[in-house]
Amino acid sequence: MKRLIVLLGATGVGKTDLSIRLAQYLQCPIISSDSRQIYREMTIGTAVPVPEQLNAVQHYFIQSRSIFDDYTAGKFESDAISLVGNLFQQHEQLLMVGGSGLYIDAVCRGIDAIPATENWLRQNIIERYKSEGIESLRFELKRLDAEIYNQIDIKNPQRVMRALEVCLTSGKPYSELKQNFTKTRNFNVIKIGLQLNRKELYDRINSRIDKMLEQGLLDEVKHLYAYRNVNALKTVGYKELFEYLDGKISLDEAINLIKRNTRRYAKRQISWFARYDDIAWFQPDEFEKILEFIKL
RNA sequence: GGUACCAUAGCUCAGUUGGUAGAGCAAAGGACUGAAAAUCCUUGUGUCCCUCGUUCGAUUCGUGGUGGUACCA
Repeated sequence: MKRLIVLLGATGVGKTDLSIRLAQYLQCPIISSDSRQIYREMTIGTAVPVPEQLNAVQHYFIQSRSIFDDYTAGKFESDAISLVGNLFQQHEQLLMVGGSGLYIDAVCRGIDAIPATENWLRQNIIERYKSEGIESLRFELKRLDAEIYNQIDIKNPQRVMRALEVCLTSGKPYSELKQNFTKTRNFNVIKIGLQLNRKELYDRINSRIDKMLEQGLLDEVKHLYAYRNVNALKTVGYKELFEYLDGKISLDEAINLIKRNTRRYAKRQISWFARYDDIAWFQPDEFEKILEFIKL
């Protein structure tokens, strides 16, 4: 059976550098599973692979979409599965690299087929949330689908709004559609996780952000300022600098917030990956050990 | 040098009419099925600066130190 090798880990741990070496060894392209590097308008702040790396190995889903596309995990699943199907015609194994847990899940086990929702409906629900508050949305959700109401995190407005949105567009209870069903893929998945001790990871994150600023992150953000409300720009490194451009915080404050929020993001990724028992963990400098593992 | 005020959690501070203390931020842990770099949840014992005294009992009151801030010289 064909193999999809998935390289994952927290932001800044060193996935990109290692992925190039691995892809060259395996002589295969790289499929990105990063929910932000997929947007072409963002470069510095998302730490996209540098041009030499992109030239050295064929990459997919790197800056291939626009921030105006309303991209989602569901679209990523279908895009990635069809791409992987094509690529496996020429390759025995493929390398997927990225830190977006939900995107990785979408490819490895799939997410349930749920009808696409209308944008106006979501906007409508958001408006209701703002004017009527969460309690009103909860009440309606409980009436439409008591089962999902008991399942989801009712304290999380985004979850409540999503559940309501699905019930209203599909005309069915969300709980009927959300089966948590693991799809069988026609390829094997091998997960390789990269980890570093917390101190070292945080040091790397902090210095990477200093580098981004030297490379001109602020200019990149200035060019995107007009589009700050699009979902893709609700991103660490961008949202803080928008606040600075608004004059709400100083540049130093913005930089410190970017560092703090990136550390928190890394922690959330660590939590997400920790619940899986099918990840083989390595240090980012253990290239040889990873090769040994892959050969098995 | 004098006077006044301050000294409590990693930081900023609140508080105890004397019965050993609590917020915000930071931090840590967690959840997660189409916004996911998003969104949400949980977690607060620290010589209450030191000394001596008063007291059954002092972080709280008093004396004396030490450090800081302000004003006056």
